[in-house]
Amino acid sequence: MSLKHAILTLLDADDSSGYDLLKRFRGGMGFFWNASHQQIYQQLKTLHREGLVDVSVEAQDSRPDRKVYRITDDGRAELRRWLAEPVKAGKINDALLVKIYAGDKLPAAELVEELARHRIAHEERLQTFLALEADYRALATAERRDYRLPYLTLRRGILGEQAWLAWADEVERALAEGEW
Amino acid sequence: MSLKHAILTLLDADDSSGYDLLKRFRGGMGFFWNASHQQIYQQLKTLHREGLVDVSVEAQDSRPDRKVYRITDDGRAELRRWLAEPVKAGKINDALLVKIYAGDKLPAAELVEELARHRIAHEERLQTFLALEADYRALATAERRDYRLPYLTLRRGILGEQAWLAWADEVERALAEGEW
DNA sequence: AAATATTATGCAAGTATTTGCATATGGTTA
DNA sequence: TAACCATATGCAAATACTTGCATAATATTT
Repeated sequence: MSLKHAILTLLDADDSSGYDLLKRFRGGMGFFWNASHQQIYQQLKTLHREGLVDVSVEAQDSRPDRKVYRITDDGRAELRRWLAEPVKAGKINDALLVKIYAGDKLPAAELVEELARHRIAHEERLQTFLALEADYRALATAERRDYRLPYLTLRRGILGEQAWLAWADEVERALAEGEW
Repeated sequence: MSLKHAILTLLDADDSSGYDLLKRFRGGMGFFWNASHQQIYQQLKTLHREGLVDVSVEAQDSRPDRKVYRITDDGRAELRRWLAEPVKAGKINDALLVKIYAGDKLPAAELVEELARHRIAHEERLQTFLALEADYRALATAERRDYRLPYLTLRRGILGEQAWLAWADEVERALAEGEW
């Protein structure tokens, strides 16, 4: 399980509240790690119990208090331990493909619609990623170096979305030509 | 959750034991849905309790008995209901990318090794998929039609793996050039 | 002859994730 | 002015998934 390590990675860069983490996941890490707010809050509680993070409450008037988490030395040690260990290949479970596989039980038009819905989401994601890439390219050389590795993960997002869209083109063509 | 529907899809095509399903998942569905044997057996038990599948025991001498599952009318109805409903976008959780994101805490050589390990797995998968594609293309036109939709899911696997490998090339080049 | 792989199924316990609910304030939109 | 969105956190219950163990026979490899 690596939600734990994804959180430790983010906390190692900056102290954050659960809500901050939620936003950071949606932003720069959202294209390769996703977690709901419930998951994040639960995980933070566990990390605190294990002594991998410290917490301090920041009172705010006119807003609920924030609980700001900071990685501990034990947390940093755990992160390094995990980083040194081989990552096992993530398994793919893609419900859309199950649907297409079984799609002969469905009117072709419905498959086309479903695909179109997903296409919109993927196109939006790609645009977001390309905008992030443009931001990166606009950085000065020295600053770019700091984001070299995150940028490589962004490239995965970009190439992945482009491949998805190329595939969707193929599928649309096949469904259009085909009375089956 | 769609392990349920992946299983119903496979059973709708052919009656199977849990072990058969395991093999079928590893084969033609393995590039988009994965499940362990424990998961499959547990799910079959649940599906049976819900009346979506029937079961009959086939005695075999010199081998353990097989429990062969068959989809029921209720099971087919549930499958159709699920197919008609929009699929929500699958979320991506890629631990390798977490590692690369945090990779500045690690010697570059270790990242390169990790990537090389994953590359081998992805190359093998691509070869498997290309072999399946060759099989498909060798079919007569009439037969090909039966596998049109599964073939489209195979294309997703192929384009996905090719994109992964293209990305890995980029990463290797970046890590090689870069003292960071 | 021994070790390993394949066929075939399952339980039990632990961990992870989802779903639904709950609370409270302030700002924006209709 | 009502509805909704953003901020901010959380519990409880249900579902899903992983890990470790267990059994038992045959076939293949070393």
